[in-house]
Amino acid sequence: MTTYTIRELADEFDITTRTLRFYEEKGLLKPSRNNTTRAYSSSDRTRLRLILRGKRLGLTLEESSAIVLMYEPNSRNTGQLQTLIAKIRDKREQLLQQQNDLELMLLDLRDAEQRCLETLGAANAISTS
Amino acid sequence: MTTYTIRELADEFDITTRTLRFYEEKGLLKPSRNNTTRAYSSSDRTRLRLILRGKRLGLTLEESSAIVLMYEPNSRNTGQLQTLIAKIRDKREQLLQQQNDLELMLLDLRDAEQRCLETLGAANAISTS
DNA sequence: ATTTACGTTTACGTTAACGTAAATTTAATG
DNA sequence: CATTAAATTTACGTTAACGTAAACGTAAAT
Repeated sequence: MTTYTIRELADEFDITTRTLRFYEEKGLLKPSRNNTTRAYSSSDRTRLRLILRGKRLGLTLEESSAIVLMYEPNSRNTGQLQTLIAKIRDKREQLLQQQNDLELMLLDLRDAEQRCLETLGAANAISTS
Repeated sequence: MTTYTIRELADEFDITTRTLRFYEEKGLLKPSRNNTTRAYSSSDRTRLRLILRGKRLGLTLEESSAIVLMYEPNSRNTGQLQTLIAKIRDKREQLLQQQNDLELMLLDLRDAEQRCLETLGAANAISTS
């Protein structure tokens, strides 16, 4: 079982060790210990990747945490699974909305760039006339 | 020129009046005044829409503000336009990265739901056997 | 042996994005 | 015109997500 030190993970994902300890404090990571020193498993590493991806999408840590738990439907009863499925679909709705927003913003930026280029072109036409 | 009261906008976009005043304080909106009462133009309304869209994508107000300014390349000199274009392309890169993250997360959620459904199916098979 | 480097805990500080409450003014309505 | 209802300013409060600093243990290198 390969494990990672706090520094290795911090360097790999370009975050601080404080952040890793903070995530642990919040229950998002549960590294084991060699004496007092933290040893992160590759499963911890995966969770961290998911959390950071969530962050890039603007999710709060709580939301990311919830999503990470969705990925692990380990031994739940039927009722819990039903509500879990509902949560998953709910979150997917939000993401689809976000996907839509994203495409709109990309289109807007495309337009904005286009207008800039045209303005530049006009300026050029004048200065070289 | 149709204008909007602070309450109309608050209700339409499901935010508080405090939020609208806050955005103004931050320079994101510049409603005119009837005496002391704010009157939002339709251009203010558009900016608000863009800001809230940015929020849904996880942008900070500063980032949204910057983007809104990108949409209005009014009377800049050539140098400013160049850097503006650079900013636009930069932001688009980030959004494309985000789009990628989003698709990955959607795929993961699809898998998660699938596993839930399978677990449910197995439970059903047992209980009805 | 001691400096250097990295780890730990504890705890207070910081920033963004508003919430909330108080005191006042303005606008609308019976 | 009086009274509600909504608007305004001022100012302190709140939460998330860490930053930063102090005070300490441990282990490797000089």
